[in-house]
Amino acid sequence: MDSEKRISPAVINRLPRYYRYLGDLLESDITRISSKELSAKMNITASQIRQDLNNFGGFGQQGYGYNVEYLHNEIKKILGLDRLYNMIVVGGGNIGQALVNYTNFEKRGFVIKAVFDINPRIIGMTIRGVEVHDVDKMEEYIKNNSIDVAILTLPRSKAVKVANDLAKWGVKGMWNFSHVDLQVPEDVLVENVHLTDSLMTLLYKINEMYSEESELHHLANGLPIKPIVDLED
Amino acid sequence: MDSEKRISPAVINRLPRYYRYLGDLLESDITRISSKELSAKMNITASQIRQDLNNFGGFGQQGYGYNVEYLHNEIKKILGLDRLYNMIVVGGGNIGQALVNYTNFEKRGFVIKAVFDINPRIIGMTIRGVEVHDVDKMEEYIKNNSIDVAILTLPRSKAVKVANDLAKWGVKGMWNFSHVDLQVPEDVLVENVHLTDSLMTLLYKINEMYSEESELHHLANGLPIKPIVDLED
DNA sequence: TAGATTGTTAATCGATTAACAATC
DNA sequence: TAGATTGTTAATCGATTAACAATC
Repeated sequence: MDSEKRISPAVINRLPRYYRYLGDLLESDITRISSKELSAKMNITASQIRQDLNNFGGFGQQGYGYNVEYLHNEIKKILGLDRLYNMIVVGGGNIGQALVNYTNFEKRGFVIKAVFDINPRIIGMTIRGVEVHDVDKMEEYIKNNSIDVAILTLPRSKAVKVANDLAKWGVKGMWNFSHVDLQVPEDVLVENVHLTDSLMTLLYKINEMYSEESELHHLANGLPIKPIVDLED
Repeated sequence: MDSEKRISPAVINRLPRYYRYLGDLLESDITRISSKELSAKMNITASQIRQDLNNFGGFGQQGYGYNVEYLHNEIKKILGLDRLYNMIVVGGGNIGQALVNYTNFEKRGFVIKAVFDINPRIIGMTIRGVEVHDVDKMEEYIKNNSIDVAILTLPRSKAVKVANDLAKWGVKGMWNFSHVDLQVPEDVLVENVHLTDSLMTLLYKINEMYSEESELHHLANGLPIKPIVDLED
């Protein structure tokens, strides 16, 4: 898995989507599928599907297509979903709590072992059986519990320092919901979920589609009121 | 904004990040910046910055660089952040509630006006002043309140039908947290936040970096226990 | 003016699509 | 065998980087 040719980020980002569609097919008791059929379902070209999959091996068979169960399982292994992952949530606010309460993660093997926060009012509490600890206990906890992933859901002012500490203590990956870019050693992986950025790109596209110049579309119902600018999120 | 040459998705996705960095510079009372300086901060090439910005106009000045406040404001206008947006949350579960409680959206002008759910136990309740309504009331509400964006945070089995209805009723954009691809008319914009997919790509990268073959890295502490496969999220 | 830095064209790189021989 | 469909090479398309004349 290591010495082979590097897989492009575009391909990696599509893998979970393939996995999802194959899981759905499996649910519908469909046993085989061709790249052409799958391409129609997924709205991508058959060529791209074959190219993507062939990065990892020849999973299909000429004249037949792909065996759904087999391919589903292969992608599962490729994504590393055939093992458990220990995770912690750093920052017990809205999003942190929502993620702890999201039971589907556990079913997939993504196990949240603990939450860390600085707020004495929530330290000691339990969220769906997961205890909230003082951040002061984080170094010791990580070293004793082989934590793979830290989920960062804290204010951006604190995220950078915390991420540095976590990297030092051996966390391999950060799932970063804090609205800031982290600076970590290259052997620590970061995946950003910048919700505000995501929403902004949606708004851009809405404005582009429904812009004033275009008489073809419904009238934009924009209000010219200037919102208060936010400085810390 | 409409008849001009189409902006590439890659550029659009970078706009919020430019906006964020310029906001930070403004905070630090930095009045001007060159593409070279900004490139060092953002870890992208100066060439890319100049190319990106020039899609929208010549905001800089030779020999000087860019005026931070001016450029910040121009990007704000490009992204359409100089107006308010009315949004509703469809699905009052963990994530839906967390988003309602996230006060920074409102400060930016992203206003959540109402939550809709089918659960009688939460209908009538109020989350940070935002009322939870019965989904039966959604059509009427949307038609009377010029809703721009629907935030979908419901189980995937229900999301597709709801998205269809919302499109019919005139919602312009969907911010989709449901783990399914929506099929909507082309004048309705969809931005997906597939949290499970995002986490999976992180895990892929962790496995690639810390794979068994590699003796250079820490030992992977994987457990060979097979998690229960989840069918509905 | 001289130095700095943009805006923009050209070159390179990477990702997607097309085509087709191999083969089940 | 004949038809279908893969795996893979080649062609195209798009995005990034480099280079530099224009100009503040």
